[in-house]
Amino acid sequence: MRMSRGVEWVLHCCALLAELPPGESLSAAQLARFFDVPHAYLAKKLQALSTVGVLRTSSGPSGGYQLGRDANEIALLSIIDAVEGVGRCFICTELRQQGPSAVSTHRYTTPCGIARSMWRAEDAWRSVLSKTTLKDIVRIGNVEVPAEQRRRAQIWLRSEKG
Amino acid sequence: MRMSRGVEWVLHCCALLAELPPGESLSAAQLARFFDVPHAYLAKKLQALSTVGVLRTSSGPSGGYQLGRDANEIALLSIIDAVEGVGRCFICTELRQQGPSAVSTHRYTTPCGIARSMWRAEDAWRSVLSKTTLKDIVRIGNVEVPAEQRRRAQIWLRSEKG
DNA sequence: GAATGGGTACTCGGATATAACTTGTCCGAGTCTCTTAGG
DNA sequence: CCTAAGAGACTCGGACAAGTTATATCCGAGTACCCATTC
Repeated sequence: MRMSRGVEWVLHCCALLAELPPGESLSAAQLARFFDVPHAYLAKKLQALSTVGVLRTSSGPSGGYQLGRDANEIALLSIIDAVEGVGRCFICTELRQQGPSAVSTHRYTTPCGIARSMWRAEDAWRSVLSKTTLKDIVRIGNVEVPAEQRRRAQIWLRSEKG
Repeated sequence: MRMSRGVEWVLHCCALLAELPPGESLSAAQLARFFDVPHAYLAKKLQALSTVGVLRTSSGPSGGYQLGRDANEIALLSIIDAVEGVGRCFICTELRQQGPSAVSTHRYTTPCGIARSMWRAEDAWRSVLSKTTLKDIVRIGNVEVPAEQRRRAQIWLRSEKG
């Protein structure tokens, strides 16, 4: 169970977009250059985010991506669900209904106990991610990211806009 | 992020082994027949469990798998880690150290804030799974599994031993 | 000088190849059991 | 009748293919901007 690499990319992209002045946007190509990742594949992932409204797109020159709503309204879970799909990690194929001991289907009212246990763990995971927002990420960054890096990022953004 | 199908298989296998009379064992082939899954592939997964001590193997005729320790000492997390690998789901490639804003490596003391947020969610997931044991699964089964199915399973076990 | 029309260049979005991993299969080494021969 | 040796068959364990998903890429549709032309 490894998470897609694209998840890391879009999380960083969203964090960067969250620090952008209101109204400004960055194109997929610019984001790809900033993080040094293949831009076409990154665009495919960002596209998924715009579909669900986490990001908002604008076409044409000086277009690009910006946050679809306030940073404190965007939970990490929304981003991950958009990129990875909303399905559960653990899939129950009703194994208990196969083999020599199975009885008729309608006898199984509650979901499989194993599946419920696994899903309870997933719920805990999703709960944490739903409570963590982009705003939290930015707040952490404001404290921990080296000032030098923040300054360089600002310079880079200026040069892109120039 | 989808979990391997083999996880479901081995969880059901462990649950079945947990209800076996002490000292008895079931071979991979028998378990595969019981759940109607490819036995060679199942054996590959069970093998991983015996490596870490969750299961104990015995060779030769009337050999097979049995629990390596008491059912209440086997957490679901142990099983999943053995089958899926112990690595984290979210992998941080230190994206912040790439691109035009990166500064020298030694300036990054704490792990990336995004990674820490993701790992906090994983920890919640692992916490639930580490607190759920095979004994809990058996307990749930004793209440919820139809009596008819339990009876059939007993009959099947007898016929296999015969 | 202002407005308008068109061209251009940039954007996103979806369809298309490649790589990695999960899934599935096979065969070989080892071991317990059963049989059988001998004492 | 008991013991022991050997053959046999069953077990697990690791090496070997096929299908599916993630990764990476390309090209087309659409849009805003810029410039030239016209009024």
